[in-house]
Amino acid sequence: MCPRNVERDQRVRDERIQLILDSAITVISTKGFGSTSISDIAKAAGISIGTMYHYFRSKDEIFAEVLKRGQLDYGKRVLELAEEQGTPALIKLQDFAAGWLANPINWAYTIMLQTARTTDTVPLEIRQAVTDRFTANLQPLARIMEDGQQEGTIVQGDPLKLAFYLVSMIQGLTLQQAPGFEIPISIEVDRLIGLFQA
Amino acid sequence: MCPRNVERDQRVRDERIQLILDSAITVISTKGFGSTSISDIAKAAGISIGTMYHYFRSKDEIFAEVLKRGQLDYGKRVLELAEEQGTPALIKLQDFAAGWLANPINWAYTIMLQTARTTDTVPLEIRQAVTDRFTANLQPLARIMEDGQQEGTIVQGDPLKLAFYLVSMIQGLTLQQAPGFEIPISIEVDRLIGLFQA
Amino acid sequence: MCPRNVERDQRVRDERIQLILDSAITVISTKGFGSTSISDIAKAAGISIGTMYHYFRSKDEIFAEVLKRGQLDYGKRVLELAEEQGTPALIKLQDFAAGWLANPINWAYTIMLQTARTTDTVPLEIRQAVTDRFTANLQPLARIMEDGQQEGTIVQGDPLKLAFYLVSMIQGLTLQQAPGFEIPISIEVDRLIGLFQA
Amino acid sequence: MCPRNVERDQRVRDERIQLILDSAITVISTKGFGSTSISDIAKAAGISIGTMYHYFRSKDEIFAEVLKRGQLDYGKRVLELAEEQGTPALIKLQDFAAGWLANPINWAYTIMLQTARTTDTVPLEIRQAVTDRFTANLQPLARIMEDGQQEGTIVQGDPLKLAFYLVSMIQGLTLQQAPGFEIPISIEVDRLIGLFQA
DNA sequence: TATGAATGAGCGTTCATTCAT
DNA sequence: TATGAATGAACGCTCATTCAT
Repeated sequence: MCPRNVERDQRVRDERIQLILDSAITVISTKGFGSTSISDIAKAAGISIGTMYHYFRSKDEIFAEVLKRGQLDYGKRVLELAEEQGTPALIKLQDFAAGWLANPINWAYTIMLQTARTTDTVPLEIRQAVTDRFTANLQPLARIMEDGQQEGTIVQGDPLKLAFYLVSMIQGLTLQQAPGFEIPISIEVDRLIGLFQA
Repeated sequence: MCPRNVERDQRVRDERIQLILDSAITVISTKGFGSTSISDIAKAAGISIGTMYHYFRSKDEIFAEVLKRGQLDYGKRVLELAEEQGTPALIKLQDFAAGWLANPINWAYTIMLQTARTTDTVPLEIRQAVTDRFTANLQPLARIMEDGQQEGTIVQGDPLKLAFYLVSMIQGLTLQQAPGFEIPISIEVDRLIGLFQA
Repeated sequence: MCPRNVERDQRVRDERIQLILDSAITVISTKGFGSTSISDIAKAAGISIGTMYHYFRSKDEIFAEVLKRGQLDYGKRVLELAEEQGTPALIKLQDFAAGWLANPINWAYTIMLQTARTTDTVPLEIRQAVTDRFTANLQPLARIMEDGQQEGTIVQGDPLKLAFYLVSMIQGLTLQQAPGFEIPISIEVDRLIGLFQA
Repeated sequence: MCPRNVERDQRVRDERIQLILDSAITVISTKGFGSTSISDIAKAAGISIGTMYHYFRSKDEIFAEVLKRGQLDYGKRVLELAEEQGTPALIKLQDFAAGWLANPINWAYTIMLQTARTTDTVPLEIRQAVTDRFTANLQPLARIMEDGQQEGTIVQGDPLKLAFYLVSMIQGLTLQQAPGFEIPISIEVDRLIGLFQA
């Protein structure tokens, strides 16, 4: 009657999904998004192709899920940063930029973010969701900008646009940093954030 | 049967190559980089697949060549801008940014630039060449930054890094603008360049 | 933990098997034979795939069993018809034809009957059994034909062959009627049976 | 300028297509429709899978084309038969039935005809075309029936329906004859056609 | 030089079947 | 007995590349 432990099954299932997504982002950030096949991910996760399809309906769904988790995690982190009390806005921005640029996996997310909408085969609703999350994630940064403007430490102007410019710059720099490129120019985070200083 | 004229042959050859490269960038910026096949380009150019392989050894070579021409053209334009006499540095930067963002083909170049090194199959020497050209193309912008600093209109700091930051931001924004994304935030070029104002 | 009752167990087992077979023919007649998977049937029966394999060794065995039951049921019905007293042979034939053509599930059985031998993977013994049952099921119809000949209402000739021709025609018409085909010619059962009238 | 012989190319192309279609029907009639894969057909035709897709867009297109040719050839033959002068209708019907049943490939066509509409993946327009050709091909037979009725040799009734019944019966018998089934009942064509005799 | 037919490795995906729990 | 996660062979299909003409 009770041959399975439902709770444990669900836990195993969640772990498997996490394992697949982790393997996926690892492979993508190593091999590049376009060259990553389902079988690459399966191999990295140490499971069979069939099992991949047990947990995900399609390649696109895997990629969409990887991207979604990345965006949600990022959103949570940047929200916490914005709500932090007592830290000056400029310091928050520096922490943000330094944190992002320090994580070598972020260039993969950036590529995926851009690819998600470039590829025709990605369903429109997914593109929309990706874009919405991106836009939503700008809000906490805009709030930091606004706080800084009230402190008098951040330049004037629409805070949302400032956040948009900052994120774009950091994404651009992330891509420049991608493995293999080796642009021989180091990034000085404080100098970079200094551009937004009043 | 066919009277040969070496000079004319060479001209025809150059025209063919130019035609192929033009068709390539057109198709890429329409269909997206990853979805563009050799036969797509051949069809757009109105020639056969076999002929493509008379002029280029491989798909990667075509893409590398497209990218190379794009970088060289870009380099020429930005060099002319730097050497222009009598124009204030800030105006030059605004012209540069506005010109780049206005041309919808540039997001394709940006994607290709990043993809060139992401893809394992791209030979190391090509990656190196792409990176070198990218770095070289930063020099004229750095010169404009330096001029502006002497004018007192541009913020202090390593001019090359300032150029690097600016280009990264503009590349980031280019990707945000790519068709389909529709980030509902408009870009104000003067405000953006204002970040670099002293 | 579980008090066992051999008799009850057997009954549960039989019910399960019946449930699976019923679900199978339902799904097959809806989705088509070729597109019906084991998991489709399991879902329709509300049981797991694993349970399916407790009761049947393979997909082919399920299909063979579905077909077998269909043939046995059909055989019983046609035998009862033949043994019916007091009904004229022509009326019996009309009832037979009308009854068959009225049941939309029969085209699925017809397809399965033909597929059973077409598919290489079906074991020879099963093909033989299917054929044997088909031939056996012709006998009652042949008897009706013979009765009719004695009544003087059915055309002369080998009764078995007449039965064979009739069944073939009705199977052919069944397939024409299959959903989606829409052959715009209605079937008049009495006219059809009239062909066998003396 | 003229490196190819366009005319000859077209001829080669037509031959290849014919070769593929011939191989397809051969394989289908041997292995069965459902079990025939693209690679089976390619192997039988002695060409590669890629070449198959050079001539046909998809598996469905190949099957649709095989079926179409079969139907068109059949239509031509039955039309010639109907227009034949001086042959009694009954003889024509006997020739028709005997000719159809003698050709072992016809059971494959019959299966394909039925499968074409059973399978959901077959586009609606193809199903319609198949049905239309089937219905059109009934007309010549209906004409023969009508001629026979005027001769006084064929039973009364709607000639189109008589043709429909005859074709259905013959298709049914064709399936019974399919290799492997071995129904131990021989078919007597004259007896069978006799059912339609006045 | 120009062509496009031919190739085949590799892709994403399905599904009958097995088996530890 | 009951489960469903795991497997992997096989499918339809794509496309960069080759080569005889």
